[in-house]
Amino acid sequence: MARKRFDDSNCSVARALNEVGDWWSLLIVLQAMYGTRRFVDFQQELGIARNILCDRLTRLVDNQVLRKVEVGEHGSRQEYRLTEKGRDLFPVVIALRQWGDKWNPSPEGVPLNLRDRETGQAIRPMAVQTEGGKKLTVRDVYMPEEEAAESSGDGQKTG
Amino acid sequence: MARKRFDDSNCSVARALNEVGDWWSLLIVLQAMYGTRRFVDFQQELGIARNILCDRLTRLVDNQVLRKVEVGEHGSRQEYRLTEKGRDLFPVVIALRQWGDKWNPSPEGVPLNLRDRETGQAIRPMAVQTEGGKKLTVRDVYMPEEEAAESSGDGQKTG
DNA sequence: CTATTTTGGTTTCTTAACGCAACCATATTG
DNA sequence: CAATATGGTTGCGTTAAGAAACCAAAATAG
Repeated sequence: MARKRFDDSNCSVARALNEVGDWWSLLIVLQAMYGTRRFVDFQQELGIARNILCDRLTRLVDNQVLRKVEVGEHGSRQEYRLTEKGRDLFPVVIALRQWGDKWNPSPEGVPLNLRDRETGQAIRPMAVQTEGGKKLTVRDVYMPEEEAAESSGDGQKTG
Repeated sequence: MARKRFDDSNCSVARALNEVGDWWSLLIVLQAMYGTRRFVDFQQELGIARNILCDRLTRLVDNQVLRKVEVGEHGSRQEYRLTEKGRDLFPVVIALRQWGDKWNPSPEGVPLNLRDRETGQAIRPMAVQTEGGKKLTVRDVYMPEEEAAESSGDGQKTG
């Protein structure tokens, strides 16, 4: 049956992974953030099979992460652009990038360094913080008990 | 051939996805952050098939996201605990959680609210910021050209 | 000490997803 | 009209996921 789904899970991480948790979706979103918009460009830059790309783009559009825009005179060309929901994955992608750079350094030793277009400043490491700005690790947080109990296990036991 | 790998990609997002980019790994890490340590507990709380769980745990241990700890008298019991590398996925998980809560609200309307154990404060939304603290969107950043060109497309063309 | 349960797996089998390559239709270019 | 670019779809073989059964060692119950 492959691929369990978690649409009804009370865990938002599980629900998020439903939409961008497969091998390709997040890379497509990343590529879109780099500016790629065309089917063929995604295909060539990612080296993804066309049918898979087609499937993922459709799904991302269905999930409103991307939107399909007709361009050109007679609508024969489309572009896939990030929606606000898609652009909102920026912190996820950056967090993942920083984790990758820290723990699996590039074999070429040159991590991609994004910078603020305006000031040229580098990006600060992503951190989990309280409202007050205090940095938190996993061990610093707790979860109300009754919520913890059904965090991500309910989707399975009831289905 | 299924599942392309990106070990040699110069894109750290792609490399990160190699380790935690499948359907289960990040959920396992999440569950570990909730305090789960035992094989059977992971299995029951996630509803994952045992062979898949076994495979993922092994892989996460291989990738040093988890470490396997012998507990009990005669070493018949193991625990899987997060390493520092694993705990360092906290920002990724939180970013994903916040995205899920924002764009795919819980069907039960009760997003899990993590709080600082010490102060009781809620977690601030994750944001990409410059060193100076300025919040950045996708559109605010740029990437040096020569780096962008080979961001995530090289792993395929050469392999 | 034996029977049962817990724990941490492995094996088998079916089904779904992936990847490749070929094919296709429309629109542009020459 | 031929060639090419674009955005797909179709077929087919391979691989990975999922369910359930099986297994062995250790803990627990009686």
